[in-house]
Amino acid sequence: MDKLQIKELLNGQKFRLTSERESLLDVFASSSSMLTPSQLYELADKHDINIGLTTVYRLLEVLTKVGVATPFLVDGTIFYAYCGCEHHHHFVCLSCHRVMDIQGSCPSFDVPDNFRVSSHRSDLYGTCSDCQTANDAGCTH
Amino acid sequence: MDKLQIKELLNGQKFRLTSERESLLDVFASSSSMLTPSQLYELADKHDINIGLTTVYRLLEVLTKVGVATPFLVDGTIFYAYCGCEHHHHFVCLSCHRVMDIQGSCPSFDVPDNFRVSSHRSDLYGTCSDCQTANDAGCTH
DNA sequence: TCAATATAGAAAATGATTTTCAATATTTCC
DNA sequence: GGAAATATTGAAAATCATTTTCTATATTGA
Repeated sequence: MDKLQIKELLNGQKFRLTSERESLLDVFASSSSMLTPSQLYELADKHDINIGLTTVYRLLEVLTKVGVATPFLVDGTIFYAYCGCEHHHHFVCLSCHRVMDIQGSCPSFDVPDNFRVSSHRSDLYGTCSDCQTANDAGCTH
Repeated sequence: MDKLQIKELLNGQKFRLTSERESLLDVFASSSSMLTPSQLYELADKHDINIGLTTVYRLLEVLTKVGVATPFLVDGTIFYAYCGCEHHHHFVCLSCHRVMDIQGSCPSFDVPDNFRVSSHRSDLYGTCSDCQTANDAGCTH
C-alpha cells in the first residue's frame, strides 16, 4: 500500500495526511516491529523527526481507524504495528516484537446465522528464528 | 473447569486461592461479558462482595497467567473474559461485550519451520443476535 | 510451633492517554 | 485568489489506569 492510498483512506474520513504525519508514517512503516506510541516517538527522534508525542498518539489513532495500524496487547502493554495490506493474520515474536504477515486461509468458524461478524483477528505468538538462534547462543548449558 | 482445578492451576505457580479471590472468581465466572477491572470491582460490589480494587487487578493478573482469564483490547480499553476451557476462539459482541466460545478448527498457518509458535488467538468481532434485534427495534427509519 | 512466603487493602506513586487551548495550516466554496 | 470552515499541532494540564509501597494478616511447610 503506497502513501497515496493511505492518504485517500484518511481523507475518506476527513483526516489529513499532514507533513508531520507523513514523516511519522515513514518511520512507522519502515519498522518491522510493533511499537508503543513512546517508542515510535523516540524512533522518529533518532531520525531527527521531532514531532510531539500527542501527534504520535493521534496518528496511531487515525491509522487504526482506517486499518493501516493494528494494535496488539502483549503483557499489558499496547503496541501498534504497521499493516499495509488488509490481511489480518500475524506472527508476533515475543522476544524482538517483530510482526510478520503470515499466509494461511481464514479459518471458518461456526457462528450462528443471526450473528453479524464485522472483523476477525488471527494472531500467532512465539519466537522467530533469529531470536531462537540468539537465545541458543546466549544459553550457557 | 471447576474451582478445584483452578485452585490447582494457581497453586502450581505458588499462587493462592484465598477467600477474597474465590468470591471474586465466582462473580467473574458468572458473567458472560468481558469486564474491565473496575467493572468487575463494581459488579462484585453489587453482590455485596467488597474487595479492594488492587486485589481485583491481582486476581485478573494471576488468572491470566494460568490461562483462566483472557484479555481483550477493544477501542483502546483492556477487558478480561473468564475462559474456563482451553479454547482460544471467541466471538466478541462489540455492543454488549458478551464473549462466546465458538466452534471451529484451529487454522493452519504457513509459519517457517524455524519459528516456534507458543500460542495463538483467533477472535471474531461483531454484533450478537440480541443486540441486532435491539438495534433494529430502536431504529427509527 | 517457627520461619518463610503470599496476600489484602489503602494510599501514594507512576505511567499512559486524553483533553484543552491558542496558534497554524489546510480545505472548501464563492 | 480570498474568506470561512475545518483539521492539526504541540505544550501543558488533567484524567484515567495500573503498579508500587507498606503494614497487617493469613497461609504454607519444615
